[in-house]
Amino acid sequence: MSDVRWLTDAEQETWRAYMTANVEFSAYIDRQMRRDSGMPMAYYEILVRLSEADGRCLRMSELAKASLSSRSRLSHAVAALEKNGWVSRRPADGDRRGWVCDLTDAGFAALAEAAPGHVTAVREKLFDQLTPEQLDTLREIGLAISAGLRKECEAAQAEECAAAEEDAAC
Amino acid sequence: MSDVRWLTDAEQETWRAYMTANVEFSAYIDRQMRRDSGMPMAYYEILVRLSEADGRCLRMSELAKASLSSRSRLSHAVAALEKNGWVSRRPADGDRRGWVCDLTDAGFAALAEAAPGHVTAVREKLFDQLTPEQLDTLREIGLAISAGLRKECEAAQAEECAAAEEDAAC
DNA sequence: CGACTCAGGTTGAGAGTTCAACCACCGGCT
DNA sequence: AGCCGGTGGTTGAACTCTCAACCTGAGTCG
Repeated sequence: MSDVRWLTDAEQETWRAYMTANVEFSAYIDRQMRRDSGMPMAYYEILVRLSEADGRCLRMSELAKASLSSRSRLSHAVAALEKNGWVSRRPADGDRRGWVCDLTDAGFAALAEAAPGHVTAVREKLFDQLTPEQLDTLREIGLAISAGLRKECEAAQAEECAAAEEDAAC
Repeated sequence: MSDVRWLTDAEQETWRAYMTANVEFSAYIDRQMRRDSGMPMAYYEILVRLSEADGRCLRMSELAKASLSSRSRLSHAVAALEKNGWVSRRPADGDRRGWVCDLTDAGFAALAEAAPGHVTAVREKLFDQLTPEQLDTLREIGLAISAGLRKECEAAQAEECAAAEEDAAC
């Protein structure tokens, strides 16, 4: 364990600045959403994803991926949203294991009411604070970080491939 | 509400890249910490802050600010950490309302054990994924976002000042 | 002194998340 | 047909976080 690549002082500073901003910013956004619309950001995200989908409905597993939720989290969340009358579930056709989640009209209305406050918060606290160059770099950074996190899966798959010896799925 | 400054497509893309990276990255880091050290990141952060403080102790309110926690959250968290024997509380001298939180030897040991895995995760998933230029900009971005969020408080204080007419604390 | 306001901190309840089972069904293989 | 590993999804318990209410002590002012 002595071969850990510790952070230099400069790296510490960067890391701290990044982490602090993340925590504070997401706390701010989540708080705004709860206060003004009575739902956590995770729920808003689910409604947004549904609203963008064809027919305003998605399979649970696709919705989970799109809204960055675990299956379990989504399952609980959709149960809560269903209690509000904002979504509804119906069996998927063709696969009797699956379920489709529909955004109801009430759900769409709730989304439409929550959106302005949310967008304004993001606008003021993110876009208004950064230069165009910084925003451009931020996009790249976000993509790079997400890509880096996905490599892990590839690595895991690669191991399986090695074990399976030339599996075509890789 | 029709005067909302909605996001352009390009801004949407930036916002989504940023948010996705944040959510995925912090989920990854938190998961690593829970799995390998049995505590959420918020608790690790508290231990780090204490370990860096003079005498390895801090007033609850200072610890809250340093660890980016609300008072309530910190109170619950310290209760849990105390149950683990990682911190202890004692009355602050000079102010009988206050409490001081000490990092115990066991707490320091737990921190020392958790650190390598955490730093490695941050190194691999953040620093190894970005160029030096991107990292430099990331630092600036983080500082700018945090600064932007603090302005809100200033604005609130300014209002109070206006009401109080030239209060020196402003 | 006595009242009033504010700061430090805790508490309990309710909401949301995580983790580890668990069930049901699909697809392929024998 | 019958088995078997994998996928889709749910569930319950334990844990963490948030919010609002609350308590105590400090500071201020008349």
